[in-house]
Amino acid sequence: MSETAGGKHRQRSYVSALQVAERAGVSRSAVSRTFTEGASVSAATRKRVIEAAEALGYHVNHLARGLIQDRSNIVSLVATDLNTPYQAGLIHALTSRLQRAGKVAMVINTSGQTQSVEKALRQTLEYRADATVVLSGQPPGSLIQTCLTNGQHVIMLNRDDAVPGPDRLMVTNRAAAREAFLHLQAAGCRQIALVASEVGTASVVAREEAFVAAAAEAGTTVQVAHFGPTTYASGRALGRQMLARPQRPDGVFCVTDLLACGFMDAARSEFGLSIPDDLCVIGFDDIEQAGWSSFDLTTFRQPIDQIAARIISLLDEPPPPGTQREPIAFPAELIWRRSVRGTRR
Amino acid sequence: MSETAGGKHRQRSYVSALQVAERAGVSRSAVSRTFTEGASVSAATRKRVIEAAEALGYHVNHLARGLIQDRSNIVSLVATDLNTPYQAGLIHALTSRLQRAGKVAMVINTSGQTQSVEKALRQTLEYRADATVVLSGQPPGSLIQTCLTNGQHVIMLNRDDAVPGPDRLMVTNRAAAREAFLHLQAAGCRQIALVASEVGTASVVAREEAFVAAAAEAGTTVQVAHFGPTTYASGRALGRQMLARPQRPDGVFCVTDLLACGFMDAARSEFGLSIPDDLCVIGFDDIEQAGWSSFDLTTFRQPIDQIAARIISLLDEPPPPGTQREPIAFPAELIWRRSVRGTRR
DNA sequence: TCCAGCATTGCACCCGCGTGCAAATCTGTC
DNA sequence: GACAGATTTGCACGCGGGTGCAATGCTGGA
Repeated sequence: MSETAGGKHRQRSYVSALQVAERAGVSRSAVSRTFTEGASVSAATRKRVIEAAEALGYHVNHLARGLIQDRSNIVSLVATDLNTPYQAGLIHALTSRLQRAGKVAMVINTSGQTQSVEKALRQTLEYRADATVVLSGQPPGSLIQTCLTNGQHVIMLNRDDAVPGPDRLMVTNRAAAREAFLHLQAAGCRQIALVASEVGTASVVAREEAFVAAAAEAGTTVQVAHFGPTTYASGRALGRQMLARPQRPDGVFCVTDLLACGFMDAARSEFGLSIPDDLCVIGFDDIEQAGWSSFDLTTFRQPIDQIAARIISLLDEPPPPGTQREPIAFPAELIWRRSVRGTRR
Repeated sequence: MSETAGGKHRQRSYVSALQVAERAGVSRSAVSRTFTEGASVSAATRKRVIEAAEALGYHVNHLARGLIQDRSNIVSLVATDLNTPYQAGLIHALTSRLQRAGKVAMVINTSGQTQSVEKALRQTLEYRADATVVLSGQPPGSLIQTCLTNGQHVIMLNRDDAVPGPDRLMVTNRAAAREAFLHLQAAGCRQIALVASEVGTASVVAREEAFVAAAAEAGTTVQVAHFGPTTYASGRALGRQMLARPQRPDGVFCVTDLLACGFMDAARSEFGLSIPDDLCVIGFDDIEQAGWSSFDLTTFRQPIDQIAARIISLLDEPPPPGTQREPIAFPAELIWRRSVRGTRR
């Protein structure tokens, strides 16, 4: 049992299938088959193998397994600003569902400088991830293309890059934005405004466009303001700036809850306004804080759990080689709270 | 160049080093050496290899590389409640630093049922992660032990399990908790209380113990309340319950900012109390929301960036085989805002 | 008892790549 | 031009494990 292979002290820490085979008195193939689903092993040898494996603390080496089979069971999650409530919620939902499905999540944070992003994205390829899920950020289209040509399953959430190939999921941004306008109007707001960041994410742009279009259809115009990244601080800065205008907004649609929270805080702490009496606010995402009583924000919910579930199920439906699948749409439900006057319709 | 291997359509999607070698007119070893740091290749062949590699879209297969070398460059991050601001902040800081260091993060979410957690933890071993970083959650000690005996570098944050071996980092919970008590006392609070969840995390327990001890040393006692998980909702429920007591607390230390936010919201929206006039609140963690003007919460900051940086640097300092290293302590700095009467000392 | 039919098993090869070793090439000096 | 030494290169092996193929063992029916 203890064979000192040579002079070099053999520090190899992990147990290999060969060692298990020797201990169980079977061939290495038998060990391999024991841990391969659907392989042919008798109950007797399987039992002996498993006992030996447990005694030795054996764990199949997925690196080696992934080398042979064409699947590594690694799914890479690409996102920016993981510390944001919305992104964090997505990562949470996805990681927990992924591991329930026996897969493993590799998280790529694209918040850093572009160079590091490319490097990270490349890791996805280097580790032969089965799929890449893009949740946010602006990974260069060329890299996405590389993922595709290497046979990866690419899934994109709420972004409509022109590259054909990826599966796409999106929430009904446009319909929601129209609805937001109508509600603000119905609440009697006279100076309606749109609050957005300077980041041109697909979904944010869609919300803005649809909101402005809805106003135009209603024969009105709305104030539009952009500032900085999509954060609480930006919302706050926008509030400070916009609420000081002569034509002070009394109804705003913030393209993100985080912006809305900042805007509300500016309204209350810097202008002493009361919500919804002096100012109605509608957000988007329904992050946890929107439900906190300090905000009680009426907002559109992104059905994170459903989205995550669908992404997981997509992983089992490899995309047909040549064709492009239609985007999958999820309705963004309006969660009616107290930041808008009046009651639900 | 185009040799159809046989009848089977060769759908293999990734480019291998062999293909690059053929195209560059060199041996496969040359390709390997080109992408291996410190290997001996002439500038000329390196150039030809790199050109061929780019033309073909070659990416080194890290699964295969990890098979040979004893490092996979994978670091697994184990955490619960990733959607929590504090955890999300940690994951954010760690993933971005990891990829800057050329490593890759595998995220294991231990929020699900124990069974799935064990499965996930096992993945860490199956993918031969170089290190496992435990940020939260209660992974079974036996699995941690398995990680250790297989030569993994285990790093634990803010938890003092009895298992020897892992590197440990922690913030100065006890000193902070004492400080919290003294500040509440200095602010003139007469009915001081401790608000905690029912989850017995090491750091939460330490904060509670030290707070109670500080009160005892001062010849007083404090009310102590526990409820549910460590969430906003629990804080809110505790607020609703405790503030209705005949001896209503006028100064509370919440072991977590999330609890504090919930408690504050209960105080204001359900009891009409004003903070800090009627009630002083101190939290812990300094999550982003603590700085929002709706809360303006005086709290202890966990130096997330420093912690993350230290964890990354630890990865390059493999632990000495037999010995146990001393825990690394980080001071939790008090961030003075407006939820406590008076000014900084 | 004999033999067809099926479940198991072991052998050998391969996945993609790093690396020791020896052969081949290059460099510089006399 | 010759030759010792330094690079560079290719060959071959092995990392750990899946799997086709043929050999083996087992079952059951005639």
